[in-house]
Amino acid sequence: VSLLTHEETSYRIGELAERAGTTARTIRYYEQLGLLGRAAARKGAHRLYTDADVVRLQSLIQLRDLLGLSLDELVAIAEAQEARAALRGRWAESTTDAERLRIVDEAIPIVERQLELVSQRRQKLDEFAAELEDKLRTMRETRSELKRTAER
Amino acid sequence: VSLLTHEETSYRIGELAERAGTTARTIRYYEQLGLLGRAAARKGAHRLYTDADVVRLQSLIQLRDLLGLSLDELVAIAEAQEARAALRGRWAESTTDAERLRIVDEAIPIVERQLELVSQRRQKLDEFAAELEDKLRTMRETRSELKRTAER
DNA sequence: TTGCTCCTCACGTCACGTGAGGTGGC
DNA sequence: TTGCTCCTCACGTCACGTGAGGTGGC
Repeated sequence: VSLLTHEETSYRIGELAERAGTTARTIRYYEQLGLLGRAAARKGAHRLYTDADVVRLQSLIQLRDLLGLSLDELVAIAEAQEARAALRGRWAESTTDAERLRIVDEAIPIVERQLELVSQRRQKLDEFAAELEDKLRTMRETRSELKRTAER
Repeated sequence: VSLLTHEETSYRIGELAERAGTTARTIRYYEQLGLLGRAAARKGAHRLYTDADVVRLQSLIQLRDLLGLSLDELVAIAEAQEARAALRGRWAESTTDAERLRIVDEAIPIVERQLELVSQRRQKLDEFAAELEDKLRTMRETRSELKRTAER
């Protein structure tokens, strides 16, 4: 029977920052806002993070950069996620199927909302791309016309 | 012969802000940075804007929000555009075809670069959407399984 | 022991938000 | 004449950046 089933790779703040594409300062600021490592493990004064923190920070940054959400909005999402995580802690244990169903039913609309925001962004980007392609097309036409008259 | 060929609809700062989806404060700040209305027409102390300004501001905001460009980067793009606009002023007049060709040849890579940035963003958004859809799928599967066991 | 990364203040910066007090157009 | 929008300071805020001075892990 192995007592070493979980290797528990842990990261220092600089490693976490690099993996998530941000800085140590940002991570500390997010901690202050309650976005990350609310009860961060420490080795002395040094913060220690897990793989779960890497995933969590990456997704926060995606929501921030790709959807342009403010940190206030991220806090709201994070709080909802934490409420679910707290429930999930009891999930595997003593929860009944009816309670589990309630948890999933609450979680689904949150992800659906995020998907909706992503779709809106995609649409805007598609329109913008079409604009730019149109612009480029006319410019290239102008260019080739100038080329033709130059050859004559 | 009509002397009224251009109706010259003009906007006040609040109207421009609304059309571009921003605020008067932002417009004044952009003016200060040289992004907009460098030599803004005024009626007394009130700033006046044209349809061209509406288009210009809208595209600045698109670049800012959709691509996440800083105002510094926008200034760089705007300066390049102004250089082209200055040349375009002479375009219709005394420029030779060879000069016109040079202008288009300089303008095309700028738009190509912007399109490239848009494509990168679109790809990231697509990946994010796929992630979310995957998440949603497993959640819905869990949900329907719970429903099934509940029915038995 | 020597670097390197980490720590906590704390002030600076970017991109505006938000009044304060006043003048001008419809 | 009365609102409404505009004007110019100027301080506040959000999301960090950037040292200053110091301690701790490899």
